[in-house]
Amino acid sequence: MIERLIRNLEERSYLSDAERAVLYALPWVRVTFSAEDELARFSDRPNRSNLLVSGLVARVRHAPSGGRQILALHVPGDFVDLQSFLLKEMDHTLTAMSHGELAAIAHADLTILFNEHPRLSRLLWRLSLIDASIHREWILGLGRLTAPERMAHLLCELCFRLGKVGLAADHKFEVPMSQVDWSDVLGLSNVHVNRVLQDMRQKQLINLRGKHIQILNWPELMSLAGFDPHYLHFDKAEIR
Amino acid sequence: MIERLIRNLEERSYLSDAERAVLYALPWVRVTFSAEDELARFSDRPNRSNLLVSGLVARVRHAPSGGRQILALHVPGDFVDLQSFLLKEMDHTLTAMSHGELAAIAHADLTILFNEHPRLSRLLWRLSLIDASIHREWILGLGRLTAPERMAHLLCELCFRLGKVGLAADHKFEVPMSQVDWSDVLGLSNVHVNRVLQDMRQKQLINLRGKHIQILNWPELMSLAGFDPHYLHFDKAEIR
DNA sequence: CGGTTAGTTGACTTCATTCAATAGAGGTGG
DNA sequence: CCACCTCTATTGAATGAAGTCAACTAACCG
Repeated sequence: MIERLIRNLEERSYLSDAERAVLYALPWVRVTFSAEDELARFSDRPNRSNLLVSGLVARVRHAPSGGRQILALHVPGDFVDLQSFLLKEMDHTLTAMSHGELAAIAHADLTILFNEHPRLSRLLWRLSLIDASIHREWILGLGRLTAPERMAHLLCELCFRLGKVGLAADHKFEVPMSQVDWSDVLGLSNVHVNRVLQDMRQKQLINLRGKHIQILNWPELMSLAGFDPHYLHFDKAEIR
Repeated sequence: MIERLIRNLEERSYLSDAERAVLYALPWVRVTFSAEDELARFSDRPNRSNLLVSGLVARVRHAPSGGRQILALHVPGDFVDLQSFLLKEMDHTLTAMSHGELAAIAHADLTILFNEHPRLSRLLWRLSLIDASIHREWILGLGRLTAPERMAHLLCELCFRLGKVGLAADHKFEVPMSQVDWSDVLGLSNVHVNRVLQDMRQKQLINLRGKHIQILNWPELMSLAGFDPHYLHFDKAEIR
């Protein structure tokens, strides 16, 4: 189950045999969850962090007026709430969008790990910085892209991220989200998402029915989104 | 000049005398900058990171259609581009909104520091996680708040953050931004920002002329924004 | 096969943008 | 000190993107 994390780290940097062994040897605890489970709630103080092994997980907040906003989406291989190790108190809620599995590790064990293997701490720190980079990309999208551009951008991002963990092939993948969920990611109304999707279908850009997504015209979708995968930092970095 | 960082860290956790001494002893290099200087550009690969000592710095991106979006604002005490230590390649541009000073530290020195003082690496990691938490709050705002709510929220945030580093008193502070800049933070047009500001002035919520900002009705502004400072993580955390 | 959830459609509204013109504020050189 | 320039702020009118409301249809599920 830890292979997912190993792969994620090795997509973006290098691991020594020793480091790989150390990660395997950690006392991970396997946890399964169902769709709509809240894995951690606003103001909780978790004592362990979770690696997502399978399934889709979202970070969620609600505006005072009631609107729901998805702040981030996590795919398998992501260290979903590594942040609770250092931030202590949850500033949002972690909600499962599907059933799936986590590998949990106690914060106390992480402290030991990081003291003994500072380079590993840097590799995981780096993952959390990539999360922040994705946040910034979403800020740009919400602030300055139109609805169709935003939708296209999100689809490109998911195709890249899922592809990197072996969950997308031929621009085809599964995302267990309803149109209401999409609207909560994109900061739009569900009605408008419906219209945008219909337009994209009609233009033969995508084929989206239910959870199944097929991108039909990848170059056109990328160009509509103005997508540049740079911010996902899939380049292999020399981390010392 | 490093006092600002020390204070920032001690607002949010604890430092031992030894740790404080180690931070002071680092080979910081003082750098001054002017308004509109680009401190680091998209795709640069800086070899040092910068602590902001004075002035205001923004992270900026442009949409393909040309729109400018400010992704983050940094106040004195913030470790502005600690992220370049681990992400290597810039995924946005760092622009100075005013003249000011940086204290720069080479990435090589940070590696040594973090190997020798794992706890300090965690405290700085934590600062970068707080940056990410602010990103998430902005995502919520851009996605689900109206223009007046967003403006109110940003003013509350700046008042809190500047207050914590001694740059705001009596809900009065300075932010060297034009209305165009405000619009680029809030994902709005400059014209609309102007109208929102006039409305807030007329309602006696704020007094904003040029760089000088005075919040006249703090409770009302907080309530308009639905502001909860939780996400700024000013609580003192036990970090081991 | 009824009941529930998710997706679709149309009419209307609204918040915010765009465009364009005007007014003001600050800085600079003659 | 004033004329001039530029940048910033302000205003109005017209437009447009997206939201809201409400009804309806399709898909799913026990």
